[in-house]
Amino acid sequence: MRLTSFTDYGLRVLMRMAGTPDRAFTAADLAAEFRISRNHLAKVISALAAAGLLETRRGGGGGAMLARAPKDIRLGDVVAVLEADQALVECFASDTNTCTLTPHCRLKARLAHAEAAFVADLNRSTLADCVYRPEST
Amino acid sequence: MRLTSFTDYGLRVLMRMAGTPDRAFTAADLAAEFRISRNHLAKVISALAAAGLLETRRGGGGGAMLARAPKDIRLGDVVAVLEADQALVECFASDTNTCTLTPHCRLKARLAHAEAAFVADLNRSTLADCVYRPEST
DNA sequence: AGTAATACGCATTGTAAATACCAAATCAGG
DNA sequence: CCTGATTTGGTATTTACAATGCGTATTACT
Repeated sequence: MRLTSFTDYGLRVLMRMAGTPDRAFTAADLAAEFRISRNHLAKVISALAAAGLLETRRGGGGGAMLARAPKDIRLGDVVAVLEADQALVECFASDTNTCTLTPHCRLKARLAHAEAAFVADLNRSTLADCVYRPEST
Repeated sequence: MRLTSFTDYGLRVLMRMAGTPDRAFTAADLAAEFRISRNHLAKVISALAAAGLLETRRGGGGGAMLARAPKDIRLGDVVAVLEADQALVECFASDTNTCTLTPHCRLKARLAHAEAAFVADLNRSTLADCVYRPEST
């Protein structure tokens, strides 16, 4: 069971931003701090902004910051958004599914239920529970 | 959020075997029926046997069959075994982890809890709930 | 013996994530 | 109204690893 690094990075971004609210973070800033690819991180930030979790501002002095208070951002929702295009198993992607059991399969619904349980369990926490406080401040 | 096809195939094998107990299935039989790779499936069967879920017998007339009654095989346990080497996120694989937040991260424990919730939810069902009945018998 | 099957290691392939690159759009500040 | 900094979006490339293939050894039934 795996989440993509895309999702992983998204969570790191949110936790870090919650640690220093009111600061606008550029993609370059965060990429340097996390020591990961700047370009890839830029896309993660785009996705978070598209989901309404971040507000971004372009141009000089621009950057991104949280669009809502950390306590109003539920972790499960974040994961669900960032993993939206990931099929848990092959048959969840109906267009490329080749499983011969599909017509009579009684497992699929149970897997979907478990996936929902995963998200629901995460939703018991909000970003406020996972604030990352930078080293020295 | 994704499970490997390795796990997917493992579940298919178990469901199919539960549909026709007392029959020994060879890897070739199942691969043909599912229209998937015979070699890959053989490894899945090995893993299931190593986990004590299947009994295998070599030689002519050999094959594999369930080691326990379907109602005594919990789905969450199966998934947990087959996904054992899959790290949910990078920091779960401590030897290759490069996340700079790790020392003060308050997210990891929550992710682990959610993963356990996923397995626990699946464990509400057993293989007996997911028997696959072949087309015409 | 001969045959049918698993078991296992290693090589190869294929695919998708991760990353890099580039051009365009946008904005702050002088 | 420039100019430099930044996001945005698209495409291309790289890379990692799951998936597959294959050969050999091993085991066991007939």
